[in-house]
Amino acid sequence: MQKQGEDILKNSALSVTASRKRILEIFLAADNALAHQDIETKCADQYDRVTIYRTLQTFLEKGIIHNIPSTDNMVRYALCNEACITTGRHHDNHVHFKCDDCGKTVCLDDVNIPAVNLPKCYTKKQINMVVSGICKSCK
Amino acid sequence: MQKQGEDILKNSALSVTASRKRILEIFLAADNALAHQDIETKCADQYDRVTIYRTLQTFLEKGIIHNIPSTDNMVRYALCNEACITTGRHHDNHVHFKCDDCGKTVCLDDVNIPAVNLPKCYTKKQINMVVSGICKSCK
DNA sequence: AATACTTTTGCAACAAAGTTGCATTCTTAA
DNA sequence: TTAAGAATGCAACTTTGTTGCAAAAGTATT
Repeated sequence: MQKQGEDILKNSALSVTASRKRILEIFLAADNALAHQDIETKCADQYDRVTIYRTLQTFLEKGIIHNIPSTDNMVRYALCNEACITTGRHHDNHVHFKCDDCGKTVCLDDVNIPAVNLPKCYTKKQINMVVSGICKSCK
Repeated sequence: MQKQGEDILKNSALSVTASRKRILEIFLAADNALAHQDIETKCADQYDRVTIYRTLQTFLEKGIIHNIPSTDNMVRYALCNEACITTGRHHDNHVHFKCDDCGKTVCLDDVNIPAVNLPKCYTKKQINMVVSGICKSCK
């Protein structure tokens, strides 16, 4: 696990630091998307709040994580899959699911976002789809 | 316009107050979705920040407006269409578009969210789809 | 139109979230 | 090992969002 985090950092040409490794570990261990706050509660005693902000920003820019929109002012982050990270190109076309009950947000890696046609005056670059409802653990 | 705002309030069984009318007017005049901040800059001199928060919350609960998720920590709000407001039932199945250039978010009322199949262990209640790219005014 | 009742508003005080500059510390590459 | 560059922690600050309560405004009734 530790090793895996280092590899990700090296592949993205980032220097390997304790906080980055730790935050990656947290993501690798998580089975759902994490908000800044979630990460902070897991390691604010070890690393400064500001460092966490900057680390998430860096990971986003390098395409190590992607963010998931929400209506609750809690943008969440999840690891991109292997292919994204290694190729550096995003094919982040999976659907996200947020459970109304437990509040967890997960990537449905196997569910692709269906095609949608916009009026041709719009140029689409990216699509985000978030389904909410009840997840399998909560039903 | 003023009249229209009053009607909306009455239909939703809300008391008619100056701030609510004003905020509705702002929405009626807007051609794009508005963040709390947008509304605040338009009328913070007239109404308290707290009132704006509470008014948006009330409008949401009554189904007068709906919120649009985002990855930038700026949840935006837009008027629901006539049918939503009068029937009280939401059929908010349209796609939203956010322009990467001008930053504006709009409802594409004519574009429906396409169907998506989830593994059957998930129960879906609501779907949000936000497409980003370049809007017609910016291309 | 005046009253009594209820709802909404504004204020104050606070809590949480996010940002910036700068000095110190850690990484990296030679 | 060391010099250069990058990342971190700290402090101070701004912005965003929340809560309780007294004052004001709206509503319904007579």
